[in-house]
Amino acid sequence: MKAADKAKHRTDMISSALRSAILERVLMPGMKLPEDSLGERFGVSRTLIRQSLERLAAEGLVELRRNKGAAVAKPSLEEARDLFELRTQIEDLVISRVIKNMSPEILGELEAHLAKEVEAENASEPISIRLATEFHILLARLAGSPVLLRYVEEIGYRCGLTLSLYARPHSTDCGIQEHRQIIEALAKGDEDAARKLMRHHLTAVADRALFTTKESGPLLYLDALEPYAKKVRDGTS
Amino acid sequence: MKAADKAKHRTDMISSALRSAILERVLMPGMKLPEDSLGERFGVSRTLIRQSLERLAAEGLVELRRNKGAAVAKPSLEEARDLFELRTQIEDLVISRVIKNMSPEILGELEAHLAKEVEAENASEPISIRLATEFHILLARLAGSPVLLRYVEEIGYRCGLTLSLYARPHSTDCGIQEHRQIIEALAKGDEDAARKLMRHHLTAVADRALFTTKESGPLLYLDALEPYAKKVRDGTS
DNA sequence: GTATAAAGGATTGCATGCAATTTCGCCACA
DNA sequence: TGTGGCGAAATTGCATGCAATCCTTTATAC
Repeated sequence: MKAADKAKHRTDMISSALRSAILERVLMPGMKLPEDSLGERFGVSRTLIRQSLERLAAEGLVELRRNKGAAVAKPSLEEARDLFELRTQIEDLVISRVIKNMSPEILGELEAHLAKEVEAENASEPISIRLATEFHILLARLAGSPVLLRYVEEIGYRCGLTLSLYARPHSTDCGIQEHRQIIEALAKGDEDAARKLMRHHLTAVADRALFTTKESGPLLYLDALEPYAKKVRDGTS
Repeated sequence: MKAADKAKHRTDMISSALRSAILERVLMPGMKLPEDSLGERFGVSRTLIRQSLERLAAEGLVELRRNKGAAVAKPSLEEARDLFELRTQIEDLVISRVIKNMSPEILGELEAHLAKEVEAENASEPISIRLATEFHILLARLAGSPVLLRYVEEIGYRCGLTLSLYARPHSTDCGIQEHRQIIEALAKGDEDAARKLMRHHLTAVADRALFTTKESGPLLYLDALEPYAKKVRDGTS
């Protein structure tokens, strides 16, 4: 047994790398993802790429059309609305569970995350987007249900993808402010306030995003993937 | 382009066959699912079996331990409780969406399904279990959200699997009765009643199931799979 | 000049082969 | 009888090859 017996395997690393690349808008919706090119970049055979793509397809980040290959998913406005609506309802469940579990440690975790968000406020946009998504995922983890966590992750990722299609570059500070208010309500144990704030937060995000119809031509090349692939090739998780 | 250009492909057929076999208790929790035995039975190579198993693993019906192969998932009591609790909350969302969409056609579909359940009341147990699950899935479809539908399907299947672990042979009539009451409340447009009935229905199912600790030795053989495999080999969907 | 058709190249679908890992049976030994 | 370890068989992890499908480009007819 090797030191630290690496828990994840190559398929996981590749899926994660691709997921990050999608969420950080390096791979834009509609881009084709040919197995060969990806395999070459990641230094593995098509087999593993295929597995990864199928996994991402199951999460809704990639579309897999038969005999026609994979492409970054390009959700329609209708799908996007469905997604955001469901998101508000699901995260409503998260809030009411988290509030039942509140404890000093949990509060600490939430505040630590908020601090990271504040710190990165002026960092690059992809990073602040990622941190904003991870705030919701952290909440879901604290809700204590593995299945619920998976759903929140999936919906969160897909919403992130959607935003890269429809949203204009977003200003993060309002988001951070809203996160802070939610944490405060949770700390006070005020469930109604927390739920209302979360609903408001999410509909705000959706509204900011979903009413700009931004049509984008389908970009095509993968060179920007290089840094993500390198990490996987080198095992530098 | 062939006549009727079959919409599903072999991987889908195999996953469906395995899923049915699991839900109909032909493959019991804990049973090993070796790739080449399955491949032989279904008349395909390990590649497709692998894909199918991974898909089922993503749904939580199969556990996939590294270098150790696949087995029908065997949820712990704790996971089971989590699942059932989430189920009641998610299906609560379903009800409030369906009631907003109610129309004569929808009512018709629900009643048609109920009729099927009544008709099969004395049929074999696997069939009545399947129909009971499909009632919930039908409701989810009528809710109009593809993502929500997927989640209800997944949770429903996993609950079905759980029941085959922990529940004693169940009497179906009470379930049918409860389904009927839910439909009536929906027909009347009484959202509160419908939600309350659904919550009651689901907690009843969970309670009937989750407090008998039935330990089962891990059964091992796949011969009972034969009819499912034959359908796939023959293309008889 | 447009439209249709055919050929060639690119890409996926699936099976198979080989190496690595695990599992199981067997035997030695306490 | 029970336990530890060793080797063979079974099983998975991954790469590669071939056939089938799709896409593009070129050529030909109208």
